[in-house]
Amino acid sequence: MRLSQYFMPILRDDPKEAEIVSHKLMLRTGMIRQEAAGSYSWLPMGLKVLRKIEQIVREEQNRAGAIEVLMPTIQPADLWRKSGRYDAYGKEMLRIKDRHDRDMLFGPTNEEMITDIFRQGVQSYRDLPRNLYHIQWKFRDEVRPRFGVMRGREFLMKDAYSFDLTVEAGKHSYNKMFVSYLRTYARMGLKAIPMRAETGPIGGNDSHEFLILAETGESAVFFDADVVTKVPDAIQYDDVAQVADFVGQVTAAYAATEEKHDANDFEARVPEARRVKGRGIEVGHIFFFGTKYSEPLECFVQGPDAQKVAVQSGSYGIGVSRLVAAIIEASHDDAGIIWPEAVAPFKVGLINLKSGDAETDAACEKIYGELTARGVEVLYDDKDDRAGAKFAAMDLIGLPWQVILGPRGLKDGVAEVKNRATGERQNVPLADLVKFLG
RNA sequence: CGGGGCGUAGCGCAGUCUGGUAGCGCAUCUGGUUUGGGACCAGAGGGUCGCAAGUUCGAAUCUUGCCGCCCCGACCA
Repeated sequence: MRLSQYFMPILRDDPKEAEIVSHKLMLRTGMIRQEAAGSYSWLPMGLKVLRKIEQIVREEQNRAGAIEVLMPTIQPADLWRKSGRYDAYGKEMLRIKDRHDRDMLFGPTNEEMITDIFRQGVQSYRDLPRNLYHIQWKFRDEVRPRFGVMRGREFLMKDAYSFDLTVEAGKHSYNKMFVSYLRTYARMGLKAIPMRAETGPIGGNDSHEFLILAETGESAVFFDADVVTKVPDAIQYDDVAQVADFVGQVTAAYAATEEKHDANDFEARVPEARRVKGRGIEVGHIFFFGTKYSEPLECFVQGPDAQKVAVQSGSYGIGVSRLVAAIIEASHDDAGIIWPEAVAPFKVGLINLKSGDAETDAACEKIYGELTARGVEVLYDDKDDRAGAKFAAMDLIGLPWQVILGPRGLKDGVAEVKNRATGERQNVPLADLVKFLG
């Protein structure tokens, strides 16, 4: 993409409404624009990141055996009246009437609908287990949205719902999601720590939330520095014992948010040198319900003995749009964002230090063409700005690699390649650039 | 929902107390000099001062009502 033809409205100063660093940087780099409290337009660069995160989530859900569906944002109220939650949900639910004066709502979650879909499609235990998920915009009319997309009212969320015949099978479904979450975050360059969580109003038997460390995190966290978050390559999702064993290893380490924190237990179980206290942002939450929802919602299948059995269910959420902000919170410096390569809007920022100079232009065009042809996403700053302004802007938007090309380097047939994360620079012969960055 | 604050040019702000017809910095445009870490000079464009009603010869400024947004708390993916 040529910057001269892109839409990336950069702001030099922090907008006053932004409090935390991710919100400031998302506004300054032109990733988002606020439309109302807690409601944002995603501009080109923000959308690219959002899509990359979404795709990683999707791939890892699929890998773990979940099946994608897509449910509507607007739901009929009747479904919620049946579950009793239409009245219980309160003002957070945005209620709408259609032209026929029917009660509708903008979905804050999809348990009712997915259960209905599942009931209609599955009658026999032979069709279990199943795990259905979708990635969809949700709306919760929070009293006070804040921190940009970190806590918006409209947000993109992946939610999955598992259905099993037995408790043991349900636990395996839960464990698979547990593992897939660790893989998902790791692919985004994040270290997410699973912590035993309150099941809260949603209830259930077992629950973990996944937090990534960031100074601006909403909850204090306490954990063992040795906690494992890397999934072994060899893990097989179908291997019940192996998956359970791995989850057991991970959850054996002490890790708790302040609500669940027990200082005595922490000190007893973790040697002082490994006790870490910090703050975390919740980027995922998984629940195993057992039959807590399936019984009242009459989600039954016919078992081997021809009797009705309530299914064992679980639900699994990842805040996709929140992750965009969370990654920035976890990965930035004074100059701007530092994108992990897997979610970066572009892999390479190509800086033409002397736009208008025939030789420099030609050299940049050649590199741009070669990298693009190779499938490398390049943002080419071909604008007629001064070098300093280009450097500052490129650091701000935080692409993993910068290729800096001007007459000085061109004389020796080299470009300067800068790694945004480490700040390391090296001169790379023009002929080797594609190999270096490909 | 309780408490506090703010709406003036794309962004950040001054002007409001004490009414006289809108200004600064950045950004943008033009010309020139510059050119490897947010250049300089000269010139220019851009605002129904959140909306509405009222007071007044005259309202960004005073009064009333409404709307929007932000912060703290409670709540939360």
